[in-house]
Order: sequence, then C-alpha cells, then structure tokens
Amino acid sequence: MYYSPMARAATTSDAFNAVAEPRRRDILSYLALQERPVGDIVVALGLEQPSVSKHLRVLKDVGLVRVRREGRHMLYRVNAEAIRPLHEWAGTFERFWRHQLQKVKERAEEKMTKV
Amino acid sequence: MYYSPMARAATTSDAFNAVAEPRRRDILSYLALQERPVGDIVVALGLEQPSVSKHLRVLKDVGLVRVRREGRHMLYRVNAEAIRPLHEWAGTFERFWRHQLQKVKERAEEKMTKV
DNA sequence: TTTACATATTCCCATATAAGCATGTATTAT
DNA sequence: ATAATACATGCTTATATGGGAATATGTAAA
Repeated sequence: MYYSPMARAATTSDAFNAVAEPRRRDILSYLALQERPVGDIVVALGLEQPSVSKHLRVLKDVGLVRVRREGRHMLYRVNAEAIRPLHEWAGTFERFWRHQLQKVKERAEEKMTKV
Repeated sequence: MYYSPMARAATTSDAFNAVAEPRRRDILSYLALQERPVGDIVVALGLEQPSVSKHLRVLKDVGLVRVRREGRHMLYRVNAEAIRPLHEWAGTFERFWRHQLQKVKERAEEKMTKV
C-alpha cells in the first residue's frame, strides 16, 4: 500500500473541523435562535445562496444541523447536542486558565498591599 | 485588483482552525499537565519530530502555547487563556442542548405516567 | 403545463495544508 | 575545533477546500 497524504482533515470529519470556518459558526449562531429557511440565512448573513447551501451541507454531514422540508422551503435548525464535545474538550482546560487568572490577581493584590 | 479565493482559512488564522487538527489537540492535552520539551511530545504521541515542531509552530502562532528555552531544550506549555474563546462560543449553545435533554426527559416521564 | 420560486449540485481554480525526507541551526559535550 | 544532541525549516506532493458562475432539482402557483 502506498503513501496517501491526508493534507488536512475533511471539514466533514468532525464538529471541530466543521466550525473552523467562521461563516459556519455565523450560520449556527443565527440558527440557534430559531429554525430558518436557507433564504433567511442568505439575507441575514449577506452570503451567496450556493455558498450557504454548501455550508449547510457540511453542518448537516457532521450532525450540527437538522433539516425538514416545508413546501418549497428547507427549514434548518441547530442540533446543539453536537456542539457539546467541543465545549467539553475546551472545558478540560478551564481550571488552567482560572489558575492563570488567579496568579494575575494575586500579583495585583500583592502590589496593592505593598503601597 | 483580481479575485483571490481563500480556499480555506489558514490554520494560524485563529484558535478554531488551529485545534481542528486532532494531533494539535493531542499535543495541547499532553501539555496541559505540564511544560514539556519537544522530544517528550514526540515520544508520548509517537509522531515524527518535524511534524511535532510544525504543529507547535501553528499553536504558537495563534497563542495556544508559549515556549522558553532551557539549554538545548525548548519547553512548551499551554496558554489556556487562548482556549477560552472556543469554550465560550460553544457555551452559548449550552442552554439549547439542556433544553433538548429536558424535552427528552419529559417525554420519558410522560410515558411512565401513562403506563 | 408553463412559470416562478427555493434550494442543491457541478465545474473550475487558486490556496493551504500535513506528512515524508533532507538539511539548517543552536547549544552542550568531548 | 569537532561531534553529538535537540529542534526548526525547506521542499515536494496528493488532497481538500471555498467562492464564483452556471445549471439541475423540486415544489407551488398561474
């Protein structure tokens, strides 16, 4: 078997790769409030329709959004559950940034008492 | 000026793009515990040394890690503060997945009382 | 059945990898 | 000064975009 370079993981490989694209984060934030048809996203974010459809495809492939049809409209909504892994991974570092802030605070207080 | 397509945002454009690569998340998790030289990461994660150096370069460029030299060793450590934006963005969806879980729970309880 | 509307898909192309391999650069040891 | 150690960087290559433009698909309205 020959060498096959995985230049960069596919955007559809997981939620991390999918949300790396800023427009996709914008779309998710917009959809967070409420289920919406594609056209609304196009107008709200000022993007081209094909571009929005492609981004939605990626989001759907990784389970970050769900769709249902209503007449000519495709109503997309966020599947928040799929964002949890991201939140939890980042959360494993929470105690470290708290610790860093604590040290900054301590130094500030030390400076105050010295005055 | 001509059209210049940004095929995909640079891995160094922000923390979101930097952590999209699984190996870089592995490196961050490994460094979370403690400051480490490059060689330790190579051994611990079983990657090629140039590969680790390049990943560290990306992480450093977006401020996810800091370095200091100690003799021949370059000691890398996590800058947890840079992971916060990620945690906070994902956190804006927390109430939605809680809400989803709540509905699942309610349906389950409804089913129980019906029996 | 045309027509209009809403969305999805295809094709093209410049760009940015990530891994492998080779080589350059510090810094310490001999 | 030379060798060895620890990293960083450069080069090549196959791959996966994301935007633009055009076109296809699906549904409802006339």
